Formats: sequence, structure tokens, C-alpha cells
Amino acid sequence: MNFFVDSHSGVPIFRQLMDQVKLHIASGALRPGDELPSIRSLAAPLGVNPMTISKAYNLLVRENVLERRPGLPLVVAEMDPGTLRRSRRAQLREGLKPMASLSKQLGLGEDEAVQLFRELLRGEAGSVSKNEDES
Amino acid sequence: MNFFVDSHSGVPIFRQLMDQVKLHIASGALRPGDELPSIRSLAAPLGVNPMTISKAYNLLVRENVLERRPGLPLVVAEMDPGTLRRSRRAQLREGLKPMASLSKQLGLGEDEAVQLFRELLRGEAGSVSKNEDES
DNA sequence: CGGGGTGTATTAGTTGACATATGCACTAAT
DNA sequence: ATTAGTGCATATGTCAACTAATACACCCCG
Repeated sequence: MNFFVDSHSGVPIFRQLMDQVKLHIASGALRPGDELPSIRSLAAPLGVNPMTISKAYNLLVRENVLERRPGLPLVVAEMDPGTLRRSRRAQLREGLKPMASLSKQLGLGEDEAVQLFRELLRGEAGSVSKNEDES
Repeated sequence: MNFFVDSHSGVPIFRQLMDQVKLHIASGALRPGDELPSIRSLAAPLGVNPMTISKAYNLLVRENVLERRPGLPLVVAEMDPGTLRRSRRAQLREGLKPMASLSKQLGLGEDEAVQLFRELLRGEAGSVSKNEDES
């Protein structure tokens, strides 16, 4: 149940936190009904403002990942596995959509694009190292 | 050889222009050696500042898409098809990389993710309508 | 050489995202 | 009722990205 934050990573703190909460849920470290660390107890050791934690939590509530109960700690929302899975797929789809149009625009064949994606999914170590352009 | 710009799309103007130039090259409307519309002749009808056009052109020069000749119009750079193709692939790769890590984080299987991507590449965009969350 | 064409370096202004500071409403236990 | 624990609404500060305005260096043509 550890949380980390890197202020110099370029990724907004609130987003780092959102991702980590989601990961802890995905990994089973946080299960539906579990209470989350309180905003202040999390903010103090991380050295960030409580409102930043609150923002992250709040966005997760909007995504139906967390549930709010006034005056009480936030808890992981109940989700049946089907809904959860569908939600995950939808999220990935949204991110993949612009890549699909880009691929078409670039004139790359479907198989080539898919093959590229599959490589990346396999732990994209270092098969390609000839990138000289594309800042 | 038409260019247009939408100031309210959220996408920076200079990026919209970069994409359109790349598309015109990909589609064959612009071929290596062709001169591009002058910055001012493009800026006037679009109603944007010439410097914005210049910024877009300049970034394309850094990507080796255009070539600069002081005092003269910019031209489409010469590129052998192999280099062009590699560049396109690299560009797609960069966009696909975060999607691959996302997919892993979400616990989706490789085949499932690939299948999803393939569907998107096939055009069919709107068959799923059960997206309740994910802002 | 002078005029009108190219692109560009430098500078400044505007906007929005991000993080913060303060104070409040709520709940539970004493 | 008091106290200490939740999370949250509002306003403020900060900083980087984007766009724009100005002035300049260069090239061609007459």
C-alpha cells in the first residue's frame, strides 16, 4: 500500500496518484469496500498539499472508481468484474483511437501497425534503435 | 492544397498545420522538391499570425520533412521511401508506447489489446455504446 | 541599387493547468 | 458539547505553452 510521487517527472502529481490507486486496485492490494489512506495522512509523508490528493481522489470518484461518504474516508467502489473489464477496455479504446487514425493517415498497413503494437506489448526493450528524427 | 485551421479545437494551431503538411505529403499533393505556400500568403487567409506558421514550418524542418533555403520558399525535403517509412513507423511507435503500458496496467491480455486495435484500424468506430464512465 | 518577396530572431502578452493556502461542513467518539 | 477525525469549496499563486507584434537578414528581379 505504498504511494510514491516524483515532482520532476513532468507527470502531474494528481495524475500519478490516480494511476497508483488504479494500479493498487488492479493488483488486488485494494479491494472494493476498502478504505483509502486519508488525504492528510497521505499528503504529509509525500510532502504535497492535501488539496492535490483531494483532487486526485475526486477525479476517481467521477470515474466511479471510488465512493464518497461525507465525513468518512473514501472507499473503493463496488464493481462487478464485467463492468470493470468493460470500463478498462473502453479506457484503452479511447487512447487507441487517435493512434488508429494516425496510422491510416501515415499510410501504414493494418498488419504493420498491429505488429508494431504487439511488439510494444511484449516489453518493448530495444529492437528498434534507428530513430534519428521525430524530435 | 487547402489548409484550414480551427482555433477552438483545443489542438494548437501550429500542430494542426504540421499535421496537414504531413498529410499533403503523404497523399502526394506535395512531392519532394515542391515549394510550400509562403508564410504570409498562408497566414493572411487563415487569420493567424505569420509567426505561428513559421513555427510549424520550423518544426517540420527539424524533423527533416522540409528544407530551408535562406530568402527562398521552403521546399519538401528529399527522402528516400525507406527513410520516410521508418520515420512514419517511429512516429506511430511513440504514440503507441503509452498505450502498451496502459494495457499492461489494466491487466488486459495481449491478444485482447491487439484485437481491439485491429478493430479500430478497420474503421468501425461506433459499435460500442455502453461507455458510462471514463470522463 | 532599390523594391518586394522570402523566412526568422527576439520580445511581449494571454491563457490555462497545476499546486497551494485557508476555512468550512460533516461524522464519530468522548 | 467538545474534540479530533474525515473530505471539500473557494480563492490565490506559479509557471509553461501558445500566439502575436516588431524588426531584421536574406534572395531575386528590374
